[in-house]
Amino acid sequence: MEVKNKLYKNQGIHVITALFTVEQGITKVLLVKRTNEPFAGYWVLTGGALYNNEDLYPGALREIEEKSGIKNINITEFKTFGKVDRSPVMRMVAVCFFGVLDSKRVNVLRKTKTTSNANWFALDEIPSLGFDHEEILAEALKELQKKIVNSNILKALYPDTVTIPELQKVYEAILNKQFDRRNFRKRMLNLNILDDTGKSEQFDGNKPAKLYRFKKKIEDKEVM
Amino acid sequence: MEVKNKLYKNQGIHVITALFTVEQGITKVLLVKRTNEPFAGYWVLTGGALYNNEDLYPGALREIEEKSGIKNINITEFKTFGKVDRSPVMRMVAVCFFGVLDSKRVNVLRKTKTTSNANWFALDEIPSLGFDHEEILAEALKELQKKIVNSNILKALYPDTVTIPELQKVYEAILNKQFDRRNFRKRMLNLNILDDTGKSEQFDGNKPAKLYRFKKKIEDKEVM
DNA sequence: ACAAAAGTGTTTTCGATACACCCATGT
DNA sequence: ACATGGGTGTATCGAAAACACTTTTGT
Repeated sequence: MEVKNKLYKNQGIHVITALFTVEQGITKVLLVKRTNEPFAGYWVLTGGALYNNEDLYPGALREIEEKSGIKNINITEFKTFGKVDRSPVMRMVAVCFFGVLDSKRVNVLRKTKTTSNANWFALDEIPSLGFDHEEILAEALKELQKKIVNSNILKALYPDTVTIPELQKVYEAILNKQFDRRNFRKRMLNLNILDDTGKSEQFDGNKPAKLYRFKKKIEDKEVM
Repeated sequence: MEVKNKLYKNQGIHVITALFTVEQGITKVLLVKRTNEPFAGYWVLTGGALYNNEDLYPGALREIEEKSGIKNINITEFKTFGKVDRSPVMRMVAVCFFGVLDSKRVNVLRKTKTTSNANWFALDEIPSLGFDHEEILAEALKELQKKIVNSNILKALYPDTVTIPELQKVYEAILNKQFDRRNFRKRMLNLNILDDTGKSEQFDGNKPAKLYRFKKKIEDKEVM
C-alpha cells in the first residue's frame, strides 16, 4: 500500500544493537564511525534501517554484519526507542538489541560502505554518539546486567567449555562488582545452566580449573 | 525526507496495548471489534498506527482513547513485533504495551469511528483475533505476570488506598495461583512498595482491613 | 618448599514457607 | 454467641553470605 496521509507518511524502522565484550576484566562495546549524514564522523552502535523483506531479528543481524563483518551471534531485543526527533532526517523508530561476544573470536571490519572505522570502547571511554545511541547504550547495559543472571547468554563468550573462575571475571566486569570465589561457584552451579564435562583445564601454571559447558535449554524460574 | 528506495518504502508503526483488569477474581483483557479492513469484524487489542508527530508512549495512549475512550492510565512497553507479513496491507512493526486498570472506574466506549464493539474478555474466552494479536496478548500476559512482582503497577487498580486481602485476590487472579494469607501479607510488606495509612476499611461486614497506599517511587532491587 | 590459583566445607544469617491463634464486625 | 474474614506470631526450612582449609600445578 502506498501511504498518502501525512500523519503516517515516510516512517522508517531502525534495528540497532549494542554489542558487548569483556577484555581483561574490562567491559567494552563495539562502535562504528559513520561516513554518511546525518551524524557523519560520529561514532554509533551497529545498526541501520530495516528492509521490507526481513524480520526484525534477521534485520538486526544483517546490519551488524554490514557494519562490522560480525556474523553468527545471538542478540536479545530489549526496548524500542521512538522519540519524534530521534533522527533528524525522518521519523524513525529504533528496535534495539544487545549481544555479548568474544572479541578475540571475531574479525571486525575497519571500513565498510558506510563506516570509516570500528572499535571496542571501554564503557568509561565512550565518545559522543550520534542519534540517541548514548541513551540506547545506557539502557542496553542495564538490560544486559539484568539478563546475565539466570541466563545462558554468556554461552556466546564460551561456546564450547568454560571454567567458573573465567565466568566470575566476566560477571565481575559486567556487573562491576566483586564476588566471593566460593559462593560464586555455588551460585553458578545452583543456577543449573552448566553441565560438568568431567575434564579440567590444562597448562595453566596453577591448579587446573574444571571445565563446564553451558546447557542448551534453561527453564524460566517461577516468579512467585 | 521522501523515501524512494523500495527496500524501505512504505513502512509503518503500530502502537498496540493489551489492557487487563480483574473482575471477581477473573483476569480479563479489553478487545475491540474492527469495522475496517483488514480484519473487519475481528476482535483486536486496542491500538493503531503511530502518528509522525507523537512519541511512542503518547501514541499508544491516544490509540487506546480513540478505540475505547479510556484515558489517564499507565502502560508499560514490553516488546516489538515485526514479522514481515504481520499486516497484510503493508510493512508494519508493532510496538507493544500492556496496562492494568479497574474496569469499574472506566467507561468503555462501545462504538468508535473504527470499531463496532468493545468488551472485557476472560482469558479463557478469547475469540480469534486479527493480525498477530493473539501472540501479542500471550506475551503481554507473561510480561504482566513477571512485572507484577516487585512493581507498583497495581497502583492503577487502587490509586488511593488498598487492602492486602484485595491485593491478594488480584495477584491470585493474574498469576493463577493461590497464596497463604499470612505469608502473602508479609511478602507484600517486605516488598516495600506499600505505605501504611494508619486507617482501616469500614462497612465490610467483617473485621475491617487495614488501608495501605502504593508508594510513588520504588527502588530496583539489586540483581546479584 | 613455596607461591598461585582452584576446589571443598562449615557456620551463620535472612527470607520464605507452613502452620495456629486471636480480633473486629454484623447478624 | 457465632460466623466471617482480617491481623499477628512462631517454628522450620533453604538459599545466600561470611569465612578457613586443602589441593594441584610450576618453579
